[in-house]
Amino acid sequence: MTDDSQQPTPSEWKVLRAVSDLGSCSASEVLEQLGATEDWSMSTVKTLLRRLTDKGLLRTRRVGNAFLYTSTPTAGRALKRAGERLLGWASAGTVGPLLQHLVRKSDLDPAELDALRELIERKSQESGQ
Amino acid sequence: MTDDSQQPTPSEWKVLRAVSDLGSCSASEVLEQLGATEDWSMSTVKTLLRRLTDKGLLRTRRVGNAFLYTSTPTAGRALKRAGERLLGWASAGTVGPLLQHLVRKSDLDPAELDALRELIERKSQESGQ
DNA sequence: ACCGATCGACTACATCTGTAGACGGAAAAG
DNA sequence: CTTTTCCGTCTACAGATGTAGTCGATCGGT
Repeated sequence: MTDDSQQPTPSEWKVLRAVSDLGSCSASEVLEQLGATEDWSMSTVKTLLRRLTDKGLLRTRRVGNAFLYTSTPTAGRALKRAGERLLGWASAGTVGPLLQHLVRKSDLDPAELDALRELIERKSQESGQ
Repeated sequence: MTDDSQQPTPSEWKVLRAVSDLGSCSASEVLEQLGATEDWSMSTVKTLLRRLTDKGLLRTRRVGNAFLYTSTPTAGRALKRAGERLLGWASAGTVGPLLQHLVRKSDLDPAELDALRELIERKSQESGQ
């Protein structure tokens, strides 16, 4: 049973994603980045950043009196585990439709579409003989 | 902004999935079904069933003094929304890998694999011109 | 008609989550 | 060197979640 104690909460995911997108950033940059979608106070963002750091999903580097936040490899793994968990919630027969829905909703570039198609073909091969 | 107020919590998902798998079942059947994975008391299961019913994800039918629970169409939609939410958490460039991971982890039957492949090909077509 | 086995309703409560104010120290500005 | 401005830390607290006990109604058996 994969340790779930460090799974981000929904709010934390938003912050984590912002940090991942920004690369290496300060708390205020995160707030600004999220400003478009969320209406959070600086305090809120800071709390979430701290909780994410406690969970080991973000790493901090001191620069002057401020921090720069970066996402850790653990964060990537957490996303995959969240995905696996989602699959676990799908009842028999709904996994396929769920995946189709996800593919439809996400806009992948041609290369990614190709990679996915190949993966599926490989899978068909295996199961098909 | 899709109304999240009826999104199941992780524990609720497990119960919801059990009900969906069983089709139409009593609380004790759910407990039994989950017994393999979870170690919950009957009370816990009942509480979760009630909360799911309150959220409109389960419907009840009285039979004698007991209830039979069935999942509603809303439950299916909730799964899709949970999936969309997951996509939203993926930072730039990680959506493709995430989807690959999901496809790898789920074991789909040939028909489902085919449906997925076709969908992807169709998508490639669109974006490719 | 009575008794035990069940069942759902109500209640409980510790913990986690969402959201943020207050505060003291350090950096930057003047 | 002082004032202003940021920043991280600590504290707070209402609401959601995980987990379960108790109790009165009911069903099934005798």
